[in-house]
Amino acid sequence: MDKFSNDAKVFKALCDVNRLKILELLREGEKCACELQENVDIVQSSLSYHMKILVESGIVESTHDGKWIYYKISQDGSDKAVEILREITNVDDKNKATHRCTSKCLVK
Amino acid sequence: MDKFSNDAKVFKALCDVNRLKILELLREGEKCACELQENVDIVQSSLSYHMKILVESGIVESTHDGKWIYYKISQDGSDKAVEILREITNVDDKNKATHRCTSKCLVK
DNA sequence: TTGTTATATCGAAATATTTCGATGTGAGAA
DNA sequence: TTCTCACATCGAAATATTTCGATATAACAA
Repeated sequence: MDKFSNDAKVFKALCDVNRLKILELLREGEKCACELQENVDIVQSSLSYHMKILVESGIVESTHDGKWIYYKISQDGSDKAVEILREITNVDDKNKATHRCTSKCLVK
Repeated sequence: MDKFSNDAKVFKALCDVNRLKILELLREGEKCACELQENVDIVQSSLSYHMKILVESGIVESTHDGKWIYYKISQDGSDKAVEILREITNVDDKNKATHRCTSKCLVK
């Protein structure tokens, strides 16, 4: 199952409404954590938790500047995510041999 | 938060290793549940649970044929998922006004 | 009808994720 | 150094997801 763990990690970053809200904010441009904090309805430690997940997925990247951290959407990470999504949903036409069960499932 | 629920649903379908494994199997072409069952390490009721999530996300579609159900990757659903992913990670360049905090976070 | 097969649903347990408050760390200001 | 601010980490509670076994439903065969 480890083969899929990395893909799962990328999509896990995208399946929480708070993280989607954060991404929406970051679409406006780079923002510091405190600015995100203002616009999201969770406490500081929770925001920190979500930012870690977003950064580890590669979709968001961070820059440290003194005591602040600025976050922005990573073009590279986003492109990779799109690429993964395309890949995992891409039907390999060469192998498209559909079998049909008759009377009793043939597979068993 | 309801604005993001549908997007979250699509990505939720993709963040479980069993469902990713199932998608990989479906990339070979349409398959009946019993064939999927053979290749995945969960009991029947669990497979049924996962298939429901995949179908409800739109990424997989099902066809009923007598007592069998055939599943395949939905081209339309996959394209929509890719589109959503592009959209939520697309930085709006027009608004790209980055602000920097100085001395004390300006946002607060 | 009765039996068998394929799939769905339910309830409970196991597991994972999210949340918060408290506290830790590290940077810069005083 | 000491204080404050920004952010991270920890532990515990709350919540959500996943799993299984038991049972239900529906289709077809006998």
